[in-house]
Amino acid sequence: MLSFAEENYLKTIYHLSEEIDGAVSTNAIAESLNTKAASVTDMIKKLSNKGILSYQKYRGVHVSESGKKAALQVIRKHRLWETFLVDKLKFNWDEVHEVAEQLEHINSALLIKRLDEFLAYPKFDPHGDPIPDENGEYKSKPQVALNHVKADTIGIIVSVKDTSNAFLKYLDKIGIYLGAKVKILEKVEFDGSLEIQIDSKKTVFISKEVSENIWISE
Amino acid sequence: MLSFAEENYLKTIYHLSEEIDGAVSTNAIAESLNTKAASVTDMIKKLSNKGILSYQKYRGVHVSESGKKAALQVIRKHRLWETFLVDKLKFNWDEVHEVAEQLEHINSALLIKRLDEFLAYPKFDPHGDPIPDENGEYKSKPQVALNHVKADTIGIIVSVKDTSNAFLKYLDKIGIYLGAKVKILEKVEFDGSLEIQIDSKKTVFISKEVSENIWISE
DNA sequence: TATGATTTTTAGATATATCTAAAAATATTT
DNA sequence: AAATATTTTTAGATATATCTAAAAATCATA
Repeated sequence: MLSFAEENYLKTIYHLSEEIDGAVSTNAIAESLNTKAASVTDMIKKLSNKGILSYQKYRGVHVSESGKKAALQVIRKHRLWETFLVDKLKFNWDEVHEVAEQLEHINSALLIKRLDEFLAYPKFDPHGDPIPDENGEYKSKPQVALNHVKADTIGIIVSVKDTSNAFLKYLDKIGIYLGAKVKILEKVEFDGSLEIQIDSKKTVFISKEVSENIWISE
Repeated sequence: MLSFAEENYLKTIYHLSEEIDGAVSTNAIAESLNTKAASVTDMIKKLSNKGILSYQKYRGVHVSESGKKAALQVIRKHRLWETFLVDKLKFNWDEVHEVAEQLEHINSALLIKRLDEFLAYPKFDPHGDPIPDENGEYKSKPQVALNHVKADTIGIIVSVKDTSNAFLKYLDKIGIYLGAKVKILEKVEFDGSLEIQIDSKKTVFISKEVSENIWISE
């Protein structure tokens, strides 16, 4: 049984480990969780004593097999709750994150089983991310970031990597949403900014930073 | 902002204060929460410093006006979640309590507003207890315990006071559920036990202890 | 009403999760 | 490779929520 805090560390470390190949560093974890490196070291020791992480002093951590399983269950809960909030309670996608961060720690196998059933076994959450099943299995949509595709590419927005409120509000404002059809009209070479067309209608300019966070399926 | 532990103490103390007229004693709280008197004293001090309780050493506590308001909001959340679990997720009424104990501490005004809306503004939870509104207002069904009515009385079961799993399972087993129609067939004077008929069909015997926990609306 | 029983509080510990400041190890640069 | 910079860990504090054991206050009753 993991505590609230342990689950949060595990989930964050798991996400970080997906993004890089080697070990996850203490500082990266601290930054992700808005905490201090010393606190991270303490928690890392705890989780590695529980067999959730493998850890070598000064060398960062890897998530163990049992850790991955546990992390995927927390992610499963998070994404099922986000789906519930958007599909059933009519939340906007920029309103779900904080609430799901709390709900993901509710401990009841029956609750999650019934919630999954109630939602008709969704495979992707409102941000387009896959929902792992009870065994931690999931399939991803093949995705690519907007900054990695060339002009004239057409695709559907399937995922948004930055889920901060500020970013999601910005996307709402310029008319970008999950499932929208986008076409790259022009790619400005020197700064990587893009002119894109949404749903064959509206045309907007986005910076390279923004384009890195919008992923499409071609 | 109250912590998880503070909310649990407040809710318990509020419920105890409803049952008696005077101050709520340290020991009663400790027993209710399965904790020690020393721990209760510590928490009582904290809550009275926050203006949630009024407290005189060795004299027990009273819940302040702001405490009542806060307690009713926790109770509102608990009962809305129980309603959700039974109505939407098909939980049995003996399965909801532990999960609702966790869910009641989720902090999001929007979530509760939308959940209330989603459930079509229920006025009573699956155990027949009233659900306070955003202002803490509620109306009770006029209720009486089965041991206080005389033979031949007919009523609808509106509330069950003991919500332990063991008790609810027992009720399920003998065919008693919320909303069932009951008729008192016979009242045994010397031990207070009852013979009752459920839904004009099944006849069962219940002890006085059990009858004290089953409340009907005539 | 005094004395013993019970309840409540205090004092001091423990466990979790955090922090700051200093020390140790590793990485980078000249 | 030595000096410097950065990262990570350790040592020691703090805050919350709990506990046990002993002291203090209140209650019950002979």
